[in-house]
Amino acid sequence: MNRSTDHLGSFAKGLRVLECFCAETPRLSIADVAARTGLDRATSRRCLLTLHHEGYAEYDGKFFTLTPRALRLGMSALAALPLPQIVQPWLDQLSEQIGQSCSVSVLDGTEIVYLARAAQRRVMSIGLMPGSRLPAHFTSMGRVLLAALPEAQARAIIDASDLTPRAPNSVTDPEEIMARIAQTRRQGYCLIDQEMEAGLRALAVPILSARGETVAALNIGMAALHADPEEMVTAYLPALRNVQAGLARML
Amino acid sequence: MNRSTDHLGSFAKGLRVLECFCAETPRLSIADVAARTGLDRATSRRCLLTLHHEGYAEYDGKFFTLTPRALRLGMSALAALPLPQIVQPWLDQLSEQIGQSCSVSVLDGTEIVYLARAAQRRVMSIGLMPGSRLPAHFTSMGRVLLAALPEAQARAIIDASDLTPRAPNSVTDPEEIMARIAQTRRQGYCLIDQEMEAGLRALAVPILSARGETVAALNIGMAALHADPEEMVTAYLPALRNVQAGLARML
DNA sequence: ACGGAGCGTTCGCATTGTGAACAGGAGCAC
DNA sequence: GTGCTCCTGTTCACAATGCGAACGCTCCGT
Repeated sequence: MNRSTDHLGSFAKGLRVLECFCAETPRLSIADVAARTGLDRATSRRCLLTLHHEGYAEYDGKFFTLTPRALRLGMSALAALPLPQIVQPWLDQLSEQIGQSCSVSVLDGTEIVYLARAAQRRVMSIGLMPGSRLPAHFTSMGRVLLAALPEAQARAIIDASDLTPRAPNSVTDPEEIMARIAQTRRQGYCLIDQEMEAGLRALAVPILSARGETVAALNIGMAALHADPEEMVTAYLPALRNVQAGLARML
Repeated sequence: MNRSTDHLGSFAKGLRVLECFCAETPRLSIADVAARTGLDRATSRRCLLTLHHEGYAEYDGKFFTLTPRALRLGMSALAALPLPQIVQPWLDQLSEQIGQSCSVSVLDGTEIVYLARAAQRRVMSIGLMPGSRLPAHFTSMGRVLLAALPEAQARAIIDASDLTPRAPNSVTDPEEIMARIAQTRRQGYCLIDQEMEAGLRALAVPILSARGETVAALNIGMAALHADPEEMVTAYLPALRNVQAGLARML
C-alpha cells in the first residue's frame, strides 16, 4: 500500500511549485520558486517549464505567471464538491431575506475556505469569494468548525496558527480562544464582534448532516453600526437556524 | 531550451489527473481516471495516491474525492491574476447601479473563464462564480473576446468548439458565428438574445488596456422579460461604456 | 460451477529526474 | 576599467524513479 513506488515525487514537487503563486507573488523567477519551495533550482526550473509547456504558465524568459488555464485545477475541486451547489440557493434566499452577506466555509488546516457566498454590499476591506481563505481562529465560521473537532485537535490548530491581532478586539491568548470555542460548542453558534476587522460583526452556525456531523459552517456578516451584538443574535439567529434545519434534511 | 530533460512527464500527467475531477464527476476510481486521461491504470493510481498523500484527495479504498486543499491550486492562480482585484469594485458598483448581475471573463481555449462576478438575482439555471467556464462561441463575452483575435485564430477556435445548440436561438453554423463576431468587432459590443439559455439576454463590451488591447470582457445578463434587445442596448450600454472607460485608465 | 470482463496491484527494466558542478552576468569596491 | 563576489540559470553523468506488461483478484452473467 504505502510502497515508495506509489508516490510520484516530481508530481508532489510540481504541486508545491504551483502553490507558490499567490496574490502577493504573482510573478516568480526560477530562483524565487526554489527559495519558496526549498527545492533545487534545477528542479524548480523543470516544474516551471512543464507548467509553461502544458499551458498553465506564461514565461517571458525571466518570470513565470499563471494563466487562466491554471484555474481549471482548483476550480474543478470546487465544482467537484457537492456542498456548494446544494447550499447556494439557500444562501441566495437567506441573503435576500435579511439583506446581508452570508457565506459557507469548511476547514483546511488552520484556515477556513469559502465554498459559497451570497454578497449584498461590500463591508469588508478584502474581496471574499469561493476559494478565499481566512485564519480560522478569529472568524465566526472558524470557531464553529473548530468547536466540532475533538478538543486536542482544535488546540493543535490554534497552536499552529498565527495569532497576530488584526483588529482592536482580536483575541491573542490561546487559552482565551479555546474558551470561546468551548462556549461556541455549548451555544451551537458563534458571534464575533470586530475581532478580525474593526466595524465588522459576524454570526455563524454549523451546517449539520442528517446524522448530526458538522460538515461546514454558515455565517452572516454585517457592519457593526447595523446592530448591537445581542440584537444581532435575536434578529438573525432564527433565520440561520432555519437554513441549518433545511439543509440537515438534505445532507 | 526545449531539451527533453526540461519536461517532467509525471507532473504533466498528474495535472491531467487533477483536471478529471469536475462537477459531473466528483468521485472517481483508478480505472475511471485511467479512461478519462488515457493514462495507464498503474500511472493513474500513482498520481491519485500522490494526491491523497499530499492531502489534495480523499480515498475510501475505492473512490477518490478532492479536498478543499485542492482549491489552493487554482485559487492561487485566481489570486495571482491582478485583473479580478482591480475590476471587482467596479463590478459591485455597476451591479448595484443597474440592479443586474455582471461579470468579467477571459478566454482560455474554446471557453471563457469567469474571473469576477457581482450577482444580483439568480436568473440562470447554472451557478456561475469566478473560475466557472462556458463555451465562448455562444456567450456575449466569448464573442467580444473572439472579436479581438485575428480572424484566423477566432475561426480555429470556432472550428474546435462543440456547436451543439443549447437554446432556441442557438447559432450552429460556423459561418454565421464568424459573421456575428465580425459584427461585434465593428460595433464594439455584443448582444446575445437567448442563444445559450432560453429567457436569458446578455450584453458585453471588451475591457481595454490603456494601449487599446482587449484584456478581458465585461457583461451584464438579465431575464429576457426585463427588456427588449434594443432597450437593453440603449439602457445599459452607456453604463458598460462608463466602466470600460474607467478601467482603461488603470490598465 | 464456470468463464470472462474489469479492476487494482506487482516487479524487473530503462527511462527519467536529480543536483553537484559549471558558465554567464550583475553589482560593487577600488 | 579591473577584479572580485554573489546570484542566477543551465548542463551532464549517474542511478533512482516511474513505466506498463503481466498477474491475480473480484464481481457478474450464464
